[in-house]
Amino acid sequence: MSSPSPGSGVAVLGVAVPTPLRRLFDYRPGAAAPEGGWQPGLRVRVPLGRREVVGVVVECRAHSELPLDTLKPVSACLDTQPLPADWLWLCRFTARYYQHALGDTLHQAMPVLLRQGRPLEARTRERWQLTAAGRDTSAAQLGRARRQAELLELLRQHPRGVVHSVISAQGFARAQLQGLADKGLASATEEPLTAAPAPRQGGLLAEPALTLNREQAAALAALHEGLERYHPCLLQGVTGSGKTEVYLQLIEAVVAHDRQALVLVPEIGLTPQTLARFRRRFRVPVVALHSQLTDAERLDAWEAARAGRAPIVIGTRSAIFTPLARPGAIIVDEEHDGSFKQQDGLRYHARDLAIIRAHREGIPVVLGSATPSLESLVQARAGHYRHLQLTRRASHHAPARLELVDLRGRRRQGGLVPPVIDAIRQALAAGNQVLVFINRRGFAPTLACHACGWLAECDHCDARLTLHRQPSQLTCHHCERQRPLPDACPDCGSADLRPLGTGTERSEETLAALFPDVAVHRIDRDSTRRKDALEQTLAEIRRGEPALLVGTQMIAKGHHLPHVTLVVVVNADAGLYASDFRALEHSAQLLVQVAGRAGRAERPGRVLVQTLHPEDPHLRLLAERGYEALAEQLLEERRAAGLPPYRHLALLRLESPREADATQLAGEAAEALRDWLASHALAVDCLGPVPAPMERRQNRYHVQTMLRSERRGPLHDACAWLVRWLEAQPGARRVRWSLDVDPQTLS
DNA sequence: AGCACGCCGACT
DNA sequence: GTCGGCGTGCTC
Repeated sequence: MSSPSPGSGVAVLGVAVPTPLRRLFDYRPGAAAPEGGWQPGLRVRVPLGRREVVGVVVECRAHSELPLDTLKPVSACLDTQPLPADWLWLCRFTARYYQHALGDTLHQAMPVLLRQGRPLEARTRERWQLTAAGRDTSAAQLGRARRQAELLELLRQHPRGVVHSVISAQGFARAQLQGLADKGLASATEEPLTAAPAPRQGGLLAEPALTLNREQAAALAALHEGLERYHPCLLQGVTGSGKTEVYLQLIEAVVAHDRQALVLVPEIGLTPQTLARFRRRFRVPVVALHSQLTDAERLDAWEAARAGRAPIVIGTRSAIFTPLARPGAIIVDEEHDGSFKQQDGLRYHARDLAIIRAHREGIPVVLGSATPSLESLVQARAGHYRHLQLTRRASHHAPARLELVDLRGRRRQGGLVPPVIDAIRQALAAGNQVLVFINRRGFAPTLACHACGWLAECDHCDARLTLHRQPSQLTCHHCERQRPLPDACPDCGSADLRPLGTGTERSEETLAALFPDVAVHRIDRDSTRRKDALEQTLAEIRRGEPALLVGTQMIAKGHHLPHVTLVVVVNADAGLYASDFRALEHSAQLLVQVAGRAGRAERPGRVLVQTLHPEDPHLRLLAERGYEALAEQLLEERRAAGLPPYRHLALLRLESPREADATQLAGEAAEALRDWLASHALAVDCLGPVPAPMERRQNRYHVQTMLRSERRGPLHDACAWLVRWLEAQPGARRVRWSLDVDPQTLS
């Protein structure tokens, strides 16, 4: 990028426009130059084809490859100063790394209102106060101006001022304020609407920090050492070891240095409880970027962060693109969580971008987890990340061990075998709560004909339909299509149709029948669809009455359930033999996380894990020696198989309504790529094409080709070449394709 | 991605 | 005779 001295000699602007096209468009500056001259980061309104769009100036150049008179002029410049340089840098890096169009990347990283061309400025409000003269004036002195006298008294009662909206809500008119102002008795100041700087009196903390144990104190001390530089840390702490307290005290130090902290949490982790904990602790504003914000609120939050008025910003994946005026630290909580990777369009990984961003800004970054990703473990082991460990729980109980329960040859009720049902009965009788974990929502995974073996399948996907009872219907969990329940088997006409397997609804039903005196709460995507339903249920559960909690991973992640002493995993096998190479890692992380729900308060906990494979070596390793030992084993297997984190992957996904179109293009792409790799002697493998694990989804056929390399450099070059090749293919039109760099799953 | 243009089928 | 289906091409 060349950007000569702002404004002078700029004949051409390279503008990123919101299209999937991976290139800039050149424009003539026109008459719209902003006060400070042309600079990268300025938003402009430009003509594109037959419409006008909002783009971002990326390059200011003296020349274009196109004849100058063919260029269109910029219609307007929308900013007086460029969007933040750190933000622009991160977006450019992201676009390059993930092979995504820069225009589209910038577009996605901007709040909606900025995309639409709205100015970036703090919304303000007027705060009215009495002047010194006003304070010395009595209401009686205002004579017949009765309303002005009342207003004077109102302002007198609020020495720190009253905002205009409150004044007008009290029924006062602008004229009355103006009257006082004209007499020199009152005056107004403009202040930002959001995230006003908090009063510093009484210090930063609204409530005292907790006392740290030795390990927490050591971790915090290590973090304090690296406050002024890039300092990546893996904070590995078992459930209940107090990672959050370490985050809070790190943030305290960051904010005390007048810097900002950015906290990323998993999609499911931005709960009112989490937020409340941060907000209770600090006297400064905590800006949360959650899904319920309006566009205006989101813009305000972005602006407050950019301007430095938001000392603490907390959000999910996309919050990594929040600009910060004075970045001080980035924290990624539950760094192993899959929701940090975007699964469509711009497929970025927020945790990886957090590392990159921290490196660029020269600030510490903390990746926290009880069950770190194998990627992060390897980095820590190689000494690239500092490895901080918290092994002690606040309660005196050791973390609950996983007890494997053999499912084979035993009668099951709602998926549960008799000894497990007995354990549930005992826990409830002792006045405790029980969590039953099933990773399948609905009543049963499918419906089967007992006469001929027919299974309910989706017409549009290679998948079984899930049986639901509330309401009663068959649903495809891949395309959301719904079908009514058949009365008889469509193949043989038999009426003997039976649910096959157990989902949350069925388990709830069975448990309610087995334990009629105990409340059963079901927590899954279906039961929490209604707004606030989850919060209400959790509030009920926190009251502590004996209860059964049936749920999917929604319940396993993040929530504090202090009254649960028994956790039951209905079936641990799904993840053990899945084809995806990360399935074992993810299911181990989930199991440990679920187990962590047991016995957090003063009571010890038990975790019963039902399985058809109690001898499975991975499962036994996890149960007997814990996550670390299993991770060690999995790393060995990944190394032997040439898989991440020892090799890097990129996945080219292609989909089309016509199978032949996708297959043909995938084949041609792979062939062309192999030729190119060979002629450049690049150490990149190209594997495939092969049909995707679920080939047909929503009546579209999915094919994929994998690129693999020991080093990122050649892989990146190969990806860049492949994308350019595909873009140049006229035949690629009928096929939707996308490149997934560092894919999280191969499906 | 939008948004046009363009060339073939069933309808006010 | 038109309205409209989505194939093809372009956007500085």
